[in-house]
This record gives sequence, C-alpha cells and structure tokens, in this order.
Amino acid sequence: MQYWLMKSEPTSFSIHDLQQVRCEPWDGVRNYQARNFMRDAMQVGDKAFLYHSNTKKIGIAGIMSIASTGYPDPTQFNPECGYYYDPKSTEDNPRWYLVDVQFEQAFSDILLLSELKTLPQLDDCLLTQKGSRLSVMPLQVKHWQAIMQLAEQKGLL
DNA sequence: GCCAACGTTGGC
DNA sequence: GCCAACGTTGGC
Repeated sequence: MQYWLMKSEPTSFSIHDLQQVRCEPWDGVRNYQARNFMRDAMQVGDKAFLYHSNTKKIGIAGIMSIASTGYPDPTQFNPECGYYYDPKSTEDNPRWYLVDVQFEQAFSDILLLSELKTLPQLDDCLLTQKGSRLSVMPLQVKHWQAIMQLAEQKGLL
C-alpha cells in the first residue's frame, strides 16, 4: 500500500464536495509527473490526503482512498471540455490518465501548511520543498504518520 | 495582486 | 539538443 497527497483548489473541488459525491474521477491533471503516478503506480486501496491549495486556509482537508487504477481521462477527448481538451491525444494513444478517488474522512478543520512545516519529519517531503508544484505526489510512510499524529494531536480526526 | 519557481513550447 | 519566451502554479 502506498500513500499519496493530491492537491485541489477548493473552489473547484473540496473535501466537502467529495463528501457529498463519495467517489470522483480525478480528472484534469495535465502534468506528466503527476500523470505517471496515477497511470503507473496507484493501486486500489492506497490512501491519499486531499490538500486544499490556493485558498485562505491552505493545508490538508481530509483523507481519501484510491478507488481505481489509472485509466484515460475522458475529458481529453472532448472538445467541450475546454482547457482539458487535448487535440493531440487519441483514444488509441491517450496522453492523460486519472484514477477514481473515494471519500474516507474530512478533518474537522484544515491542517494548515504552516503547521505541517513545523514537522521535522516533513523536511524531505516534496510538499514542503520550495518551488515544488507537483499536484499528485507520493508520501513516505513516515510523512503520513507524522501528519496523522499531528492531526490527532489537534483533535481533527 | 504579486511574483518566484517551475514546466512547456518552439525556433534555431 | 539548447535555450529564450511564455504560461501556470501556488504561497504570500
């Protein structure tokens, strides 16, 4: 089992949106590194934090599980999907992949990035490294555990 | 809204 | 294959 962190801007998709729909195709990722993780590495049952970016309360909002292995993102084939449409991608040779994610738990409040940065265990985590913009990233077990421990300490679980 | 850091594109 | 220009991400 692997651990992940996946970013979303809550104005487009938040933990509360996921709580309502329960399961959601994680479409729209247009970054090769992030795609590779979803296409090649994610397994059903993996756990992932949902991270709210570009918002007032930046940080981890809750927990999801991976509900499918990677499959082609259908929005890339649909000209009506605007920015997500990729005319260079074909159904025979899709460029972009996604996974389905399943709601597990919403934290009672956001575990703030500023608090995460105080954890020495996260010094070598992609999330807290300067300039890292990856929206889908793997976490080491020690990263996951340190974050969960802090969430518990703060009574967010 | 600003801007640093990063990724992608395309001319050469 | 290099690299300048451009577009995007995302914290502040």
